[in-house]
Amino acid sequence: MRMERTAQKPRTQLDRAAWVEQALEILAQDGVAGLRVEVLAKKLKVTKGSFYWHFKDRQDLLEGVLAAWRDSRIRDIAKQTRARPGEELQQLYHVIDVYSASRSRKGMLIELAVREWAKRDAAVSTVVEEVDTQRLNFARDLFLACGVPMREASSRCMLLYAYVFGISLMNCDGFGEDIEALKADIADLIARSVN
Amino acid sequence: MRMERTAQKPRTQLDRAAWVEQALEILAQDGVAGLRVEVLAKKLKVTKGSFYWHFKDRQDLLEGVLAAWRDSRIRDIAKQTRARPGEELQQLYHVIDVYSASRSRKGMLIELAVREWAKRDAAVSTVVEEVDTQRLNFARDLFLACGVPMREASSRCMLLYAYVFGISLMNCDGFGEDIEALKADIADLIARSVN
DNA sequence: AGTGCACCATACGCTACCGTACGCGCCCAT
DNA sequence: ATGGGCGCGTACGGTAGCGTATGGTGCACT
Repeated sequence: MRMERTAQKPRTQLDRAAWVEQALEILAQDGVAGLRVEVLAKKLKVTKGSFYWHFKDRQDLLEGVLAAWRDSRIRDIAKQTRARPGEELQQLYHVIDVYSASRSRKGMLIELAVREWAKRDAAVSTVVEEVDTQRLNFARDLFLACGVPMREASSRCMLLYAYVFGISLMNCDGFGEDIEALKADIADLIARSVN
Repeated sequence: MRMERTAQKPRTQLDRAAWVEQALEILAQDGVAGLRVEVLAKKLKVTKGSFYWHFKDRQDLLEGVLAAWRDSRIRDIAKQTRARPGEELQQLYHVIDVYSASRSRKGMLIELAVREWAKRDAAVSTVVEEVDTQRLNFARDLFLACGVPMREASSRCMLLYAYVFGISLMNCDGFGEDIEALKADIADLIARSVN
């Protein structure tokens, strides 16, 4: 009988997931352009003969990477934006903090790499839009729970995500003395309702 | 005597500037990774034999492209953020509008490509930081002229630029019904003082 | 023990691209 | 008119990477 790869089977050899995992590492470092079959194989200490057993071609890998990213993001969104009643505002601050570039540096590098990738691949763009819509909807719900009216909640959550992505590709060092304090102020500008 | 290339000389043949100009086009389309010598030469309808006359190697081209981008940006910043007294707030809205992705699409694509490039090249990162500092300083002056106190002016101008860059790599379509209206609201959130 | 399959190595052809060597025409000054 | 340099074309060697073909090895199952 054919043994399906499941979680309970301890993998002694490489499977598709292991390849994708390492591929995400490379994606963070060098972007899609740096995601080469032979380079990836070398990182896993095997040859590309192995790669072409698990994947039809490079495109197959890219699709796997994209799908893995989407799934992990959607899982993460639900986790990050679920708040106990009454703690929604605090949760908004938490979201801003989580995406702060200094913290989960690798995650943000992947995020940027995928978005750059999306600029030149319509299929990727579709997935990014899907993820963005999810994120925006959840964040908007948090604003709504804080008593912010619908339209303002929409614009504020767009501002929130645009800010966290945008700030991560700026070099603000050399501007103010205390960037962290400025970022805290910005979080207030985004999250705090002003009525 | 050696004839220097100046503006008044109509260039019948290609010079360094023409190569850099076309290189920026490719940079917008395909990023740094897509900026290949032979591809660039083909776009200019010559062979790479010509390229290696004007440039030492590919790195030389990249440095030229980066320098050209920096110069054009710094020139542009001064133009975009100079306001007649009393019209500073209006000028802030104008800056947000100018960087709106739909308008100068090519300029934003270059902007993003350079920033992605900077993630993997320290020299590029330095130049980006230089440009960012310039932009932030000019924008902060506009806020200060509007009567916003120093610290808030700093955080607001950081928010402004992080937003315009961030929004340009999101896919917001499929979120709200009227994205443009939301963007207008966001511009208010960023620019309008709330005292 | 032996068979079959999952997994991987090796070897090959092909293309794209980099950089160099060198040749050739055209324009300018003498 | 003519030599020389500028601007470009042509040809070459070299490397990196993609995809294929095919051979080898260990493990499961009988």
